[in-house]
Amino acid sequence: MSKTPTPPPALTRRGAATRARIIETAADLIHAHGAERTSLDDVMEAGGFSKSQLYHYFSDKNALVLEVIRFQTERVLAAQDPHLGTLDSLYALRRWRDALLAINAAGGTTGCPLGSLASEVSNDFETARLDCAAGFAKWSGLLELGFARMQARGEIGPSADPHSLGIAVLSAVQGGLLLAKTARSGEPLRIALDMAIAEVARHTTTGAA
Amino acid sequence: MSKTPTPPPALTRRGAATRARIIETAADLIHAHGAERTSLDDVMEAGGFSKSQLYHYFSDKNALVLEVIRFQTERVLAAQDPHLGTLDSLYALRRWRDALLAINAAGGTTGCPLGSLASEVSNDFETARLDCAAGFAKWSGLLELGFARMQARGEIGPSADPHSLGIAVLSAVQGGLLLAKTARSGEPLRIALDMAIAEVARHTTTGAA
DNA sequence: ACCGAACTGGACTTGACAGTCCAATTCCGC
DNA sequence: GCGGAATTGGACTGTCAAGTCCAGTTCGGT
Repeated sequence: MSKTPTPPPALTRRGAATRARIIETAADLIHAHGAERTSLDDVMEAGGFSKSQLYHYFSDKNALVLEVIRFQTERVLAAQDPHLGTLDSLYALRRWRDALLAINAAGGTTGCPLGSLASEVSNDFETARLDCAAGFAKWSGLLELGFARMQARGEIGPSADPHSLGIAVLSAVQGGLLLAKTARSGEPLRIALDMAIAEVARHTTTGAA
Repeated sequence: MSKTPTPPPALTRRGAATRARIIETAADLIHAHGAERTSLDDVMEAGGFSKSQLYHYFSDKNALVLEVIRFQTERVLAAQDPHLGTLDSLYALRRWRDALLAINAAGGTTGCPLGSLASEVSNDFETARLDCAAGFAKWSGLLELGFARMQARGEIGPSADPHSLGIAVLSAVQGGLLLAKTARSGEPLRIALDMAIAEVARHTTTGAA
């Protein structure tokens, strides 16, 4: 579908609530099954909406998928609060690690909601790829901010590149989550996160491991 | 589709060649578009087969997808030869890294053929998940073998765990490839691989970086 | 109280897609 | 050379799925 996603007209409170519920229902199903294997009928049945409601709020299925990407980006980042937003030390980084492992264990190793979507859409759905890339950039940007704070405080040496560290850590997260999803085991994420932390620790001025 | 994949009956040379071509054609399309967005008609048109040929060699689409997973596992590992199979030093690991970056650059950052499939199938297609997990295990097992050789030669210290290092390195690869695919940039893979190498280097007995 | 816009229900259309089936062709073993 | 199994061609069926359309209901502003 090639319609540009129309900015929604002014919604009533009731309309906004319905739209939000559609997005959340779709997000859950798409995370479990993938966008292609989630039909609009599935979303209708799971959330109790009608077809007219779907097409009242979204021009087509792709428009809904784009909203799901934005929603999952916010939800995935929010789930890492307050750890991600206040990252400023190796100690805080370890707290963030522990929180991620707990989230993954509680969620049943079904993979990263944003990462799985990014993998699925990036070769064929350009607007979706850009939105996923923006989501990853936001995520690694928050990590970068934390590493920059650590550098400003002198915990990380001046030669370290907070941008690269942010990308390295996010790579470890995504790879660990993918292997965890495939193996149905928390081990890969734990190992990947420990590598990521060791990478950051390598740049600390005390060389603490 | 719930039919168990029937082991193929004895094939003539011609039949075996056709079957292999179907698998390779399907593998290329599935890598570009994903399994769900690749129809059997797409495979037929791309490879010049008929529907009867597809169903002569494969009980259903899922059986074909399983063969594609096995094919991609072998092809992805073979593409890293000789580097992956002869890994026995930090120097060799760096040669492997360079080869992976070159492969990714040449392939156009379309993601890992095995990783993308693993992400797509792992929540809903159990046999496929197991085959992808086996593929990842084979890959990390080869890395582990290399790290075990390095440990046996004394290049890596006795407290290092080659198994964990194998998983850590593969996590970096998969995460780097996913971010590279999403960003359409080689940077994330390069950064992720350098983190992985630093992680292995951290365990070397000379502490060389 | 009424009107109109927003919201909701659900029947329907069209095309895609996996899979089935009938039949023709090819080729290898005897 | 022939027979039969393997291979190939392609029409067809049934179901799924995105999207359209008509109409009823709700609710807020006037």
